[in-house]
Amino acid sequence: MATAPFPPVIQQSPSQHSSYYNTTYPSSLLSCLPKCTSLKELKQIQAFTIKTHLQNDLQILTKLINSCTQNPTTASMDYAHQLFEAIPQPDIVLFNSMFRGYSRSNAPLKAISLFIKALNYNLLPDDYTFPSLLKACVVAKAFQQGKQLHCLAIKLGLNENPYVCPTLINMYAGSNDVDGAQRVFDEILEPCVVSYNAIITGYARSSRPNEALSLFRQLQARKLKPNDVTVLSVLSSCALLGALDLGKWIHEYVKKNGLDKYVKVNTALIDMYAKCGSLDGAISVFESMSLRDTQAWSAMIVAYAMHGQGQDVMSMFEEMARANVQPDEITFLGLLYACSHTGLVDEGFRYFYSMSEVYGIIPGIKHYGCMVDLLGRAGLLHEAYKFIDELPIKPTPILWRTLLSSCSSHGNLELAKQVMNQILELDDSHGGDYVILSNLCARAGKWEDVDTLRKLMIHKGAVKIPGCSSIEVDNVVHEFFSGDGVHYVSTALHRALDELVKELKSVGYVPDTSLVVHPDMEDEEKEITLRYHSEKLAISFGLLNTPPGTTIRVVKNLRVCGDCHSAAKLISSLIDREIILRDVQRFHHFKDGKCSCGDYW
DNA sequence: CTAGGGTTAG
Repeated sequence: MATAPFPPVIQQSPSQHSSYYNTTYPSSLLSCLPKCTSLKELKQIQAFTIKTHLQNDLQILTKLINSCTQNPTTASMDYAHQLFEAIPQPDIVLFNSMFRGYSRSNAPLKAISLFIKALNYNLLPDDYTFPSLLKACVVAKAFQQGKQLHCLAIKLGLNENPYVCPTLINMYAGSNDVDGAQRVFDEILEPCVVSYNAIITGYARSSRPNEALSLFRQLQARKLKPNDVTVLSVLSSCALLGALDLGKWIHEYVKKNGLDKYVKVNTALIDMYAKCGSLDGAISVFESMSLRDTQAWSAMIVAYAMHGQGQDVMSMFEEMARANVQPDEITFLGLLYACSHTGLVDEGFRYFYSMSEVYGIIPGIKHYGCMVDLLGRAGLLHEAYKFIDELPIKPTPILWRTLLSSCSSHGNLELAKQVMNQILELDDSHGGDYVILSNLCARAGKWEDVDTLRKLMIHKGAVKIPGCSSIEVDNVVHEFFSGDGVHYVSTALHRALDELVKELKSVGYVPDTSLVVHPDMEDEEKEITLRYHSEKLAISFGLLNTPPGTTIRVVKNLRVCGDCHSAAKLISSLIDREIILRDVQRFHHFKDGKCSCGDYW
């Protein structure tokens, strides 16, 4: 009887097994506790301990608290706190359990303040203490405390502990200090997969995919086995870089090692294929999945949206509803994004309103951003201005920036100036804004304004992000910057590019020098500036280094420039190569002299 | 009582 498992409380009503409580020994109570999940059950058990005078049994109380902190809610943590407070001299194990609960229930500050109490009790933190607390520091953005914990871990000789070390790395990475994370990582003699995962994830999330991938190669060289988490971060790095070949290799690895049973891995694969320009790859992963959660559907919806397939986005959304999967805020971002990129204003507003009214999802700043883009793209510039002006939350400079680029594409200089004033009040350090407005002024021939803006930009110390395009050849990602002369093949590459431009001109290409805003530059100089744009460098690098007939895939960090866009169209027909260019906001598939965006972007 | 995670407007 004493060893009999406690009955499964969940299925029975309390009255049925209250007699059982009375005949049970504490040991079976102990073994049943971890299986009890609901607060109601736990309270029943506590009531039982009072009846049997076991309410002060430390072992039982510890188990009770552990049950509360396993999958904690605010209520179960309050209850755990009550139990905890009644214990006269809690040990570090009990504190650890509380830390776990608080950090898992999104109450990081409570974890941190409880830790101070533990220190006041003269308790020494152990290897179980640090992971929960470091996580709490990340959530609470308490980086000072995080660093103090790091020092403490060093003092206690726990900084290289296999459980502590990854969380230390993660704490720095989560504080936007990947270099700090790298320093922790460098100090480990024999990093395990988990430590590699932490640092790779840190780089991937800080948009430093190259470093992430080189650590991934290091991991492989050390004969460590990548797991599902490794694969997630590596795939997101591939997606950032547009490294399709590596992504495909990872996909093979995933299949070979049975990692495709993880829904998250498949979702990351969908995203990777979509962002590397292979919508077909994304679709085939999606269709291979036996189980699809909200995130998987969202990733597929966003994939269609990115590739400008608005109709597929809508039908996917309907199919998702038929499959009884609830949409989330990201699903709606995909929907709104698709509407704005396909010019479906009414449809967009319908989804926007249904979000909160039907699905109870409160629109966030990114949803508002889509709506501004939706109106702006459609040329409803004043409506967009009014929309931002009447928002229930304070607009970010990004929202105004969205409208600024709509003003630019619709050539509305007057409104652009007003929008620029709004931006400058919030953030005057963004070089791109000055460039957009100054280009608009230049097109209107207002050279004094161009000059004033340039001076203002220099005065504010605003810098424009340099254009950068990358292309993957033989598993190596090559990056090119506008006017790049430092790449190791630059001379051969420049000669090839000069040759290419000559050929293009023979079939009617006229460099659009009006895009180079510089009153003092000669036309010839402008043409050279235009010729060495990063996207042209990357495309001609691809032409030189990949077999004839294969698709060229280029990724650019900014919007594609108009001249490069028309050049790419001509190249696709002249050399009979498909070019897929991913710019900062969408895909351009160049084929037979045409682009999938229909020249509207 | 231990860690690491994918999808997010412009």
